[in-house]
Amino acid sequence: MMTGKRLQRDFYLRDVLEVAPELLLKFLVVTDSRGIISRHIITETEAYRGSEDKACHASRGRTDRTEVMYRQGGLLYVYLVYGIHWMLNVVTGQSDNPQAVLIRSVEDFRGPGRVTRALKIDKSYNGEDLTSSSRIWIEDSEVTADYKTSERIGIDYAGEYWKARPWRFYL
DNA sequence: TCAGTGATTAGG
DNA sequence: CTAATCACTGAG
Repeated sequence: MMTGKRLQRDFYLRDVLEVAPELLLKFLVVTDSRGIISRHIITETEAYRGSEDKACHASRGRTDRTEVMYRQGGLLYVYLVYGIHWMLNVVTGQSDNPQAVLIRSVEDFRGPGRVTRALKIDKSYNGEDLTSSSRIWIEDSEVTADYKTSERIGIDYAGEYWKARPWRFYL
């Protein structure tokens, strides 16, 4: 399998609308409890962009849950939705500009809840730093994705304008 | 189509 | 404290 180098801070410090499509075809890398490494090609992402974006959790202000989105890019934002599913997000941009990319699918697992269940990602990953963590990181693939866009999934509550943003990116 | 599930949040 | 919400999934 072709692999690349771990993405560094600069990659994540950019605007979420640049980072989200560029994560496609890159490798989400995790180590299990025995230290075995597995690599998963990212195939679907969504961008959540700042306090203006009514679909972004930060639109309702800074809370304990959203705190990590206000920190620098490269950290993980992990939260539970519908009482069952952990959502894996990559924080992007500079500090105090709350943005994140939801990892919706990888090659072997479609759907954000299935991804975290398969990779055993839970609350303990919230705040993890992708540039220094020994159990999760993202590697470059040196491939540029040919991708499509659509509206984001599951955000009917955000209103017509924000729902219409083509901020879902997929192969 | 629709129930399950529980952390998070706003509000009294 | 209470009650509503929710970036989803699986069963039917």
